[in-house]
Parts: sequence; structure tokens; C-alpha cells
Amino acid sequence: MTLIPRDFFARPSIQVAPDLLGCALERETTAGLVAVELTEVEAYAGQADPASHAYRGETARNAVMFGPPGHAYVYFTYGMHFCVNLVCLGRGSASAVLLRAGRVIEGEELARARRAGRRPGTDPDRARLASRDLARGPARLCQALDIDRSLDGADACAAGSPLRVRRERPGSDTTARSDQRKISSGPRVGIAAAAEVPWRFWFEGEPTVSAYKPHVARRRKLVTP
DNA sequence: TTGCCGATCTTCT
DNA sequence: GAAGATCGGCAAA
Repeated sequence: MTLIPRDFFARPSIQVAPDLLGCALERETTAGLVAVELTEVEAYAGQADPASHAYRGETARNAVMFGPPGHAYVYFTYGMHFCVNLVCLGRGSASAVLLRAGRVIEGEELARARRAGRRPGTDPDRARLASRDLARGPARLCQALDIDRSLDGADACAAGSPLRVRRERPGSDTTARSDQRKISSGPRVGIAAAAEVPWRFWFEGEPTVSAYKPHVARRRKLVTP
């Protein structure tokens, strides 16, 4: 296993993001190991980026982003979902890369059980998830890997870490393919500010990439007069 | 297949 | 008090 060195992350997130495509994210628990090959990511540029959680400065929630590179920033959103980022550049820069989607390459059955298990009343036989949907989207990826706030701050560059990133094994067929795969870029998903910058990167034609959705302001809940 | 809608709660204004 | 780096179910087309 070749872990990615911290230097890799000590660069602007715009540069790190496309380089992360094809890398493997590993999550180890007592239940077993699940790994995904990253197929879609988004770069966020800290306090200079109005779409970033760090835009308005450091808070308890986003503190990890202001720390050293190579660590995981995990946040909770929409009342039910977790999403994971990897911190880039240096202390105080608060830049990061959001991991939006991946292809499960290890522990597929465990990943599938986690994804199906969180839907009460679902018949596992009837609703067998397609492999491509296991980690297709930032919250789904976190579900498949059992990532929550307890992993906020986890060091992705440490061998003993419950969450780590490695390069695909040199010489493996997947590596050979990933190096030749074409990378596309475009606007980031679901954000209201800086919606035009093409800081989302993905493998062209890869079925595990999530669908693009422009930001839509949520309608206010109807209040009875 | 597309599009609307609700779920559900933390975070910041 | 409102919106949010989302998702899955359901209805309509």
C-alpha cells in the first residue's frame, strides 16, 4: 500500500483536486475494509472562495480546514447527510477538496449493506443497489464508507488511520487505465455563490460520477396564516 | 426520464 | 429563523 505523502496535499486545492482522481480512499472499521477509487471531486479555496464553508472565517464546525493538510474535514448537512473533504495547502489557508463520488473497489458487500441498511422498510432483495450507485454522490460516498463527524480531523496520510488515501497499486490494471482516462472539469454542484468557476473535476464517461445539479433556493415552508 | 417534494437538524445571521 | 457543498420516493409526461 502506497500512502500519499502530506506534500501532495500541501498545494492549492485546484491542483490537488484533479490529481486525486484515480486515487483510493480507504476506510477501515471492525466490520472490514471498504475502498473507493475517487472519480469526482470539487476544489474549494478557503476564505477567498464565497462557496466555501471557510468563507466567513474559522468556526468550531470548520476548524479542521484551518489546520494542516492531509486531514479530513467532515461536515453534517441537510439534517441527515455527511460529506468529506481533504484539507489542502497549509495551516490557515482553509482550502480543501470535496470528495463527491467514487467507484467501490474493495468491500463492495459491506458498502452495499451500509447503503441499503439505512433505508428502513427496504427489501434488500428487491432493492439491490447498482454498483455504480454505492458511492455516487458525496453523502452516498460517506454512507458507503461509514464516515461521520467522528472522523473529522482524521489524518488521511497516516498508516494507522481509520481513513486514508493511497495511490492505486503500481502496475495494477486499474492504475494503467486511470492514468489514461480523460479528466473533465465544470462548475461545482449545488452552490449559490461562485457557481461559474470550473472547479469540479471528474473522469469523463465514468458511470459513478454524480449528476450535475445547479443550485436551487429552497422554497420556504408554507406557514398557515 | 424528469421534476417536485419532504425529511431533518446544525450552523450562522 | 432560514438556508444548506443532498438524497430517495413518487407523480407526471
